[in-house]
Amino acid sequence: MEQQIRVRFAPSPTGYLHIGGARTALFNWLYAKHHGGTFVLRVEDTDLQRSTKEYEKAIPQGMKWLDMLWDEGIEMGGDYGPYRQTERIGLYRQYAQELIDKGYAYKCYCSPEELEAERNACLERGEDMPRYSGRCRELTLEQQAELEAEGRKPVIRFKVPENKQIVIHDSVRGDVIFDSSTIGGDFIIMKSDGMAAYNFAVVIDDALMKMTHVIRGEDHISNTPKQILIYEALGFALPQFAHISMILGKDRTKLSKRHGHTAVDKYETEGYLPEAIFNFLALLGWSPEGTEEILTKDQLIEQFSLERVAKNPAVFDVDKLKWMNNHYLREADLDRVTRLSLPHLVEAGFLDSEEIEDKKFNWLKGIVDLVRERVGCLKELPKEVKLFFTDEFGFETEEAEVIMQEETAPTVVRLFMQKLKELEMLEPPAIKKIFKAITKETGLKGKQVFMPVRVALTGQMHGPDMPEMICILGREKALQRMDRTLHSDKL
RNA sequence: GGCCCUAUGGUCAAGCGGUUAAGACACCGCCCUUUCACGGCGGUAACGGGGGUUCAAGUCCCCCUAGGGUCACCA
Repeated sequence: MEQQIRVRFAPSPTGYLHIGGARTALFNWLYAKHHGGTFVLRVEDTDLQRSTKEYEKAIPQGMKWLDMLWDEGIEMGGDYGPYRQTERIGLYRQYAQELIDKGYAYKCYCSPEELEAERNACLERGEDMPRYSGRCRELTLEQQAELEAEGRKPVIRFKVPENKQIVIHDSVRGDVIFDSSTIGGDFIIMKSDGMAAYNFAVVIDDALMKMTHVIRGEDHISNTPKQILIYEALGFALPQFAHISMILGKDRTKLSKRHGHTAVDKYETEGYLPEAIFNFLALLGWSPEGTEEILTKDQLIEQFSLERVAKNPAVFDVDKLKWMNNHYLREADLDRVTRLSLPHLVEAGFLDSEEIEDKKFNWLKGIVDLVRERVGCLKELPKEVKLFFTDEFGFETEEAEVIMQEETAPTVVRLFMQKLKELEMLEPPAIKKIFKAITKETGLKGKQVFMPVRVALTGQMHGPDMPEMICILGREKALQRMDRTLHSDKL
């Protein structure tokens, strides 16, 4: 019987769900699902200053949007709770005391100012890495009492052994070796506010929550030796580590706000489908065995493995995301896409409100269906559908103007208008027939027929399928628009 | 700067000693639809440099270079 896999995503609620965080969560999620394991969501809110309830809500929200649900954790409960670090403080204190009792840790009374001065001194001496001197290591009980009488609040530091090799057996990187003397000296495990420090809390939680694998960003790899030291001191079994590389921006630095949108909810508001983000993120740093890149959730679960996770960082390519989103946009249920389009149409001023009656909604559906294959995200919709909402237009480009200046252009447009007027039923096939007839009658080439009509209708040289477009526009409007172009003072 | 990681086209990437070095996005061309788009077909484009090891190196080793990460009472 295979060991029950347990993995977790452990964000700190100091910001919205980030693309990088979402990818880390996704890899954990896929790994758990692939092995029939458990995916835990834990909140690391030990930074009392920066953690907020708002963010703590935003992160699960983002995960739900991506349809990446957790089996255990906040909002969900489970056998290893609580799942919020601020609620686990008793545990941390207990284990910190155990470390002190066993001689692995000690109280340190240095003030932030003193430490700052010490760091600066290190730097001035030309040392490459500032490290804590360990001056409080040998304090006697009396000295500690004295310091405390001064009103000093201690932190608890872990004693880092000298010249000890610490090796991380990493699933994606292989063995990574650190020397204990390069990790910065005795580090803090309990802060003076009584809260556990990150490197301590993760270990206690991961161990107590029985995590079998810790899959997280590469930015945590330099913390890992510290954590391993704690695992060993407490006699906890090590989880299997897997450090996945960073997601980079166009300039090849770690993805951040500077690179545009990094919060997952931004992608939601810009009109990306969660299944597109899901699929795209899965392919960032992992690749399937086959060549197919459009993969369903089930396919991803089935195919995912840590062995195929890439070691090198990946640049986030919005163009490819748009291509993929476009694919899902076309595939998605039309009612859903139309509903998601509403806010963008309101934003553009084409709609007063998202509350619209069925008749208008159905009309909108036709429009959305006509243009959804042309956009990478719904935010791009307004410029594609503008012609259905306003009759104000001019020649979009000089090229378009030139089309109308063509000798045969006005003739073609007039001919088209006339035939459109005579039409009994306004429907796409009938309009198609008109184009055919004009081509035949005039002997002109397709382009010389279609283009003038398109430009006369929209001022543009590109746009959605014309027969469909004209039907949605309606006969009167179409005629009016063409007539206006014909009388443009630019001609 | 110290420590750690990484290095195949512009981007994502396959490759795990012997290949004409996949595929995708983007770009370009052709075809299709008598327009635009979709779609189909094709094209441009890569193993950072230098040493080894080997009959054979994109694949293994070393050095250099470049990029990234990290050095807090933040996580």
